[in-house]
Amino acid sequence: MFSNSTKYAIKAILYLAVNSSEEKKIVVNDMAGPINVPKAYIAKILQDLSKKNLISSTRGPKGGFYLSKKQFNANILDIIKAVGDEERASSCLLSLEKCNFDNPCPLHHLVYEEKDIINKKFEQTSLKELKEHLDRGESVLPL
Amino acid sequence: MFSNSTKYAIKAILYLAVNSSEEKKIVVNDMAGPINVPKAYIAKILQDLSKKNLISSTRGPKGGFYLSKKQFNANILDIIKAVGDEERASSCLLSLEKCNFDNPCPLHHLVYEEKDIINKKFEQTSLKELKEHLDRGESVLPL
DNA sequence: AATAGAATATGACAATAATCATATTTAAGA
DNA sequence: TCTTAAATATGATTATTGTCATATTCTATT
Repeated sequence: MFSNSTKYAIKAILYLAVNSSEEKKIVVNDMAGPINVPKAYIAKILQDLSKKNLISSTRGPKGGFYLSKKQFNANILDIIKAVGDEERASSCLLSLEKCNFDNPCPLHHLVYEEKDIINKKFEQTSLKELKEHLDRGESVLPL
Repeated sequence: MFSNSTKYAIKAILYLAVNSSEEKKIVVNDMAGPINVPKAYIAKILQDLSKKNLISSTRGPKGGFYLSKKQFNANILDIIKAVGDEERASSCLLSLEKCNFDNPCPLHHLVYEEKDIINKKFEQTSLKELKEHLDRGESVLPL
């Protein structure tokens, strides 16, 4: 469903949500293993996410990546958008420009409700909530 | 959601479902335009679908592609499988091997119901039905 | 200040997916 | 049986995505 980059970005941010804070920064080397993503690749993705303000970072000794309070309020769709994978989740299954409710392609009615629900959930679910689910044992690591 | 190849395969088969029969075969050149897929590419995909028996073909003058009666009973999932894009629709959003109901990844509960419904619909919806929807004006071309 | 540990910027390389091109085989019809 | 119209087989090329490597910049600590 998503590109690897998107999956990796979500994993990385989830990892930070669970393990980091302004006082406990996480260094690339300590995250690549746990989330099962090649180190050099996740490094690049983290830099991108940082530039787009979905995560925070500081350089130098004691530096690393973390989420600020504000950044815990981001939702899944924000991440998807940041890495440019939005269309994949939202577009018509056949990528037809003109497909919509009044002009439905042959697959439209099969999926539009469910697709809609999923996308709303992406938009409505914050990192904070996902972390709470994890804390309550409603979902589970590792990634 | 799907790869281009998958989308093209679905489009091509839908086109045949609507326009072809054993008596009215369709030639690559007459299909590429209407479904908006590069000619050489759709030719390759059609060959693949033919080899996998999702569509029929005969060579030579008066030849072309068409669907047999039997082939109208194929469903969307059959097509997705034939082009090897099955995992994309069915796997965990984060592609975690071990994600399941008892061991849900952080995104699992957000989507599993809807994903399930969509996949069941893929499996339960035959080309015949899609054609009927089109005939009744419940969905619409072009592709 | 000097050192060292971290992200950042940049770009090279590899793998996969998408696209294009063409020679070969088959079958219909003259 | 010759010609022609079609699919088939094969492989080359291009574009995109994924991966790796490294020199540079920043900052905390000594």
